[in-house]
Amino acid sequence: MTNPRRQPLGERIRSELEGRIVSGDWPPGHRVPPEHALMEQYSCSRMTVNKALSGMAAAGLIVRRRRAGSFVADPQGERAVMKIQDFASEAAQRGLVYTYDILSRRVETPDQAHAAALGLHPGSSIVRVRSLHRMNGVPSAYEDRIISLAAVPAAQEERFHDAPPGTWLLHNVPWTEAEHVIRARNAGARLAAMLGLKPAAACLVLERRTWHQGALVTVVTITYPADRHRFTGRFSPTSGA
Amino acid sequence: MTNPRRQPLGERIRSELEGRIVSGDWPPGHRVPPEHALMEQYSCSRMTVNKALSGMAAAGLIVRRRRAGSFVADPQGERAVMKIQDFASEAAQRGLVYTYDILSRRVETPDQAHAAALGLHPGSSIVRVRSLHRMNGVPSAYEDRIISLAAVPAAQEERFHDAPPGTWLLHNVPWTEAEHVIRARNAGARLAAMLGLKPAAACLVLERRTWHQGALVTVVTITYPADRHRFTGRFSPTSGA
DNA sequence: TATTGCGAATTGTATAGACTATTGACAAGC
DNA sequence: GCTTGTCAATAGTCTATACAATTCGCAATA
Repeated sequence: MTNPRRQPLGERIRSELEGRIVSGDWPPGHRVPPEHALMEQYSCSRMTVNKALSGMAAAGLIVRRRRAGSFVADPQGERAVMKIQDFASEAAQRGLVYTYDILSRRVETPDQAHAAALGLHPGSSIVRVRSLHRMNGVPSAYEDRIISLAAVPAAQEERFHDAPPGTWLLHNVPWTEAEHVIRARNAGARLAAMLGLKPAAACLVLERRTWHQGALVTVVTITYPADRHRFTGRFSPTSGA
Repeated sequence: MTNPRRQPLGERIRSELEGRIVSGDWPPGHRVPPEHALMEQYSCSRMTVNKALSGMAAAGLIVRRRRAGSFVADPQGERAVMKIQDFASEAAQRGLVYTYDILSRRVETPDQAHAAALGLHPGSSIVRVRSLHRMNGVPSAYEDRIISLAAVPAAQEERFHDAPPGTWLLHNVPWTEAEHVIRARNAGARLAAMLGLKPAAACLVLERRTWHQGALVTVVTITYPADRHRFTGRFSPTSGA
């Protein structure tokens, strides 16, 4: 089989498997077909399949166990700075009661300048949602998010009564790339009041943009009181991080 | 050659090469022997060498170029949050003039409580260095660092006249693991004065601990004015980050 | 019932070889 | 000096096969 292989077969296998994982088609714990099955499916040698799967294991996407098979890995990890965060699961880990309020929700069409800044097509619509997250009733973060309706049509009708926007997106929309910026700022009067802070208290701000195959999905700014949040990470020179 | 291989040969190759890189024996840009040379050196097949080198390339430790060879990668990268940062190289990238002042330097022996908190053996000594970093003359960060003399004996005599502590460590001491915490705080009066800020201005704080094979090397707290610094990162679910 | 032992499924590692793709270096020619 | 073409070094990918290591699940046994 001498394919006109513009993309190497191994990479194709890997990207197809990764697609099922990042799309949620194969949830954490789902079993990946064993090597010999993929061998037949792609009519290639075992080494080729093995290299693809080994790479995914090294990247932490799957876990492989002899005799048992390969399984989609749990996405949770210690490198919290780099992970998409979810308030509900974070609260569960820390034994807190999580609640949230949707402060506002509007469908808007940004003007040209804003659309360009966001990387949206001119005239495309977004949903803008502002919300307040609480742990044990105490305000712990203010979130200002826009969601591209072009990328996420379902957001048109969603009112976020059952899950906050971040969680809803995480469970309903796949993403392939993200970028974040962490910075600090002083709280303004309104923000301070909302979060129960003294005016000018320091806040940690996380801005994150998420794409799915090149198309912007969401842009979010989350503001945390400095005394109630921190980002931690652990890494080594060989981990690729 | 049926070795009594408790460690697979491929892993041995990789860890030996990584050792030379993280130890600084092979600096960035240094050429790694070509595959056929490693093949002979370890008397193994090319696939084995190739898998080791490919893995290192995927992890970003080396860069491979056809016909040219494999080279130790520059440690700098876009995923700035996760990288060990170096003021001098950051300034060079941004076209700024970097200077620094050593504010104080002392050899101390932390009391038991502090030593335990740092993960040091009781009674072991450290060097504590406070410094101020400037870009184009403007204070851009305050650094408070301790260096374990057990892990870095050379720090006993070093006065950091030629390079600031972070840069000096980066070039003289290998590390294998690091942990960081990013948080925000309001500047106190003294810090505000030092950085040329209004009192209570928000600051971004990076705390980083670095180890070499389990032994603590250094602990550093760097405080940045909120208006002069941010951490950025870009990642995807498949990158292992 | 509980334990032990064994076979088979699955991944881990390695060999030896083949062909392809890229590109640095040098030589030939303008 | 400058450009162009060729060669060869080097990495990229893949095949086909082999044996090792781990461990799940079942059967035999106490």
